[in-house]
Amino acid sequence: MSQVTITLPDGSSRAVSTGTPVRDIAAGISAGLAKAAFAAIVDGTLVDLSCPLQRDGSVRIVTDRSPEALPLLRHSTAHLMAAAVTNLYPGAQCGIGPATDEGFFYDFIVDRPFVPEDLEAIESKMKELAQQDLPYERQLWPRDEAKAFFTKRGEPLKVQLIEEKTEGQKEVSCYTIKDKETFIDFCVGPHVPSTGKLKAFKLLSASNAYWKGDARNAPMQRIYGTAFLSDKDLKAYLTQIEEAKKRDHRKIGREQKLFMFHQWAPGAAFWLAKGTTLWNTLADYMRGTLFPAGYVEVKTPIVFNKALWETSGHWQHYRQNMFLIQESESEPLALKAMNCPGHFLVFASEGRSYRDLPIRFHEQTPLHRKEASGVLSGLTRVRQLSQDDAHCFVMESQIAEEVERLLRLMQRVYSDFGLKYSVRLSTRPPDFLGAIETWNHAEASLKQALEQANQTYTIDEGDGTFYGPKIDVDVTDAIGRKWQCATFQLDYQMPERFDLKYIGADNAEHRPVVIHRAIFGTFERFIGLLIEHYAGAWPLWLAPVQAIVLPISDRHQEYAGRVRDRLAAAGLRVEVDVRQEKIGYKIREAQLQKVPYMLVTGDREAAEGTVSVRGRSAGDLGARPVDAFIADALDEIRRKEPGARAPQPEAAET
RNA sequence: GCUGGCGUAGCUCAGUCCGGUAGAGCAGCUGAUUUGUAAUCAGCAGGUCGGGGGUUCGAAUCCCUCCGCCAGCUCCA
Repeated sequence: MSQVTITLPDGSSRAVSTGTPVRDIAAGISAGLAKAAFAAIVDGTLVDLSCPLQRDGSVRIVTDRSPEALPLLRHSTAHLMAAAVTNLYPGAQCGIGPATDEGFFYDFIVDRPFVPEDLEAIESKMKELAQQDLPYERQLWPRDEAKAFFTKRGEPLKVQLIEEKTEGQKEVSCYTIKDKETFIDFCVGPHVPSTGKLKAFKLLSASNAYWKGDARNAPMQRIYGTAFLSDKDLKAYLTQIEEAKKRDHRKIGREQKLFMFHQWAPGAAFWLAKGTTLWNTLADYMRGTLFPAGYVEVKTPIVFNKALWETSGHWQHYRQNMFLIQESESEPLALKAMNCPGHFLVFASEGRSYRDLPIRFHEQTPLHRKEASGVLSGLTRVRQLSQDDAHCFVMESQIAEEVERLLRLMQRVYSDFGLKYSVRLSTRPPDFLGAIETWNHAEASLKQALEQANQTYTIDEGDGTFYGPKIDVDVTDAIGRKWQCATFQLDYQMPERFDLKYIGADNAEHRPVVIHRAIFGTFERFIGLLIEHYAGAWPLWLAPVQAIVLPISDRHQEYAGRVRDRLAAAGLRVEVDVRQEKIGYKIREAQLQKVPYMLVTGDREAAEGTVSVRGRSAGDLGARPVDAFIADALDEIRRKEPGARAPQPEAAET
């Protein structure tokens, strides 16, 4: 009998007979490993434990501690769910059922949508199947036989998948879970050895989806669920979902009276007084950051003639996303969906010298995008939005340095908010415009800039825009969710379209390169992100109300008013709670509003010229002279605490 | 835009299945209380039941339609 030699991660090797399943390797190492084994990686490929070893190579056993385990487990859980569904709803057709970042889903064609009771029933069935510890058995079927089988079983979608995914193959792999009914699914695998490995899962929601995500195809019902390696992890995830609900910016926005929506202006926020204060704080912060970095602020029109959009190409490519104004006597007009064309006109409005470059136009005016009604969502997806937009006009030789400056700017901004982030470089797509050398140079410049700025990044091959490569930044908030915020895009096309030029040192005309860039992204989305990041407990420098004066009784109103005036004169955002309520009541309200400082003023304070300071999270801090409090507060604002520190979710504050 | 769910007082929600002219808590207002670190007591007021149309003697409730919100799909220069 022939033998193969396999190498283990510790460098040791052993010889086994050809065709030995990897399971036996695990068993040969230790009984514990065999028990903990989920799958194996043979020569870099993830395979089932049942996979027979055919040639010499490396073997690593995947256990619950391996990074590969979780997606594998979730994929297997999706199969388990499909088994439960076909068992409970005969005639249900299966689509696809992959693992996702947060769990898994599986799509089905069924007679009616799933309701919550269905999910409970399916979950119970899954638990039952898991308890029986049924093996996931891999079978290789002749391709034609598999097609015939699924055709006969009334699963045309599976037949279609086999045809598309296994063209030219003689055999296809299928997995079975054998209960009273046998569930068979076409799938490359691999899977956990048996359903007993699936111990911590939960179905979360059902919704509509389309076969292959295309609305022209058959409508399907998708069930989402999640699975983890332990109950503890599952519970932690469910707790996090609860926490996310508590932090929902729509809820906190209403509670703190930051913004509102009205059905007569869908997708456009009304900024209430406190929200406007917050907005202005952010807008001024950004101005204060950009001005020293060499930016100038401009304001360009909101409505433009169609001609502008034809020049920019938006009329051809983006018109369906723009609000058009059609008046009988004029050419069509359109509300701007981006600032760039306006900035190009400003750039072109005077002769530009190489000595002037880089030129950086910053603009915060509102933009309008006609988003489909179904995608609107709170502040995160709106029709009226404002960006911390800017366009940098540079010489090609300046790209790397300019992008490096941008990266450093971004690093500073996010650290001021205590936000972590990750950076992606998106490179040339298949349908690019322009010369390939230009692209190569641009991509090299971006990489150079990333390295110079000490910025780690990943590469999204082929995900750039058709007019240039870009850098996208995903911000991670205090509870680990990602939000796409900053974006830096190189653009060689628009300068052509708008015939932008500058006079170089050689006294000849040259084409500048444009960098489209934003750091917040949009104010709307960024504020939504910040609300959820801080859970409404604003650091002092951002808080719409930084301090509230709480007089103990009516006779302290006058003193409270004087305290308020002094704080306001120092530039602090301060209010007084003048209601005839007990101090405990006023404190409770202020706590719920998450006002950073509560200043209790009674007889003692009025007599001594002090305030008794209560911190939102620190509690009673004792009496302090008014001036001392002001000085401390201004210092805290200047240092942007606590946002400048590692974000500490104040979840304990309810 | 598509699929499903939802829309009742400022907010959170009950009432809708089985049609009989709207209910709670909080917020608000008034009065009493003058309060020392997370809810003082009492009273009052507040609603075109998302809009329009229909069925019916009678519609928050049943039907049609439009709008909005939520989840998901698709989209996101």
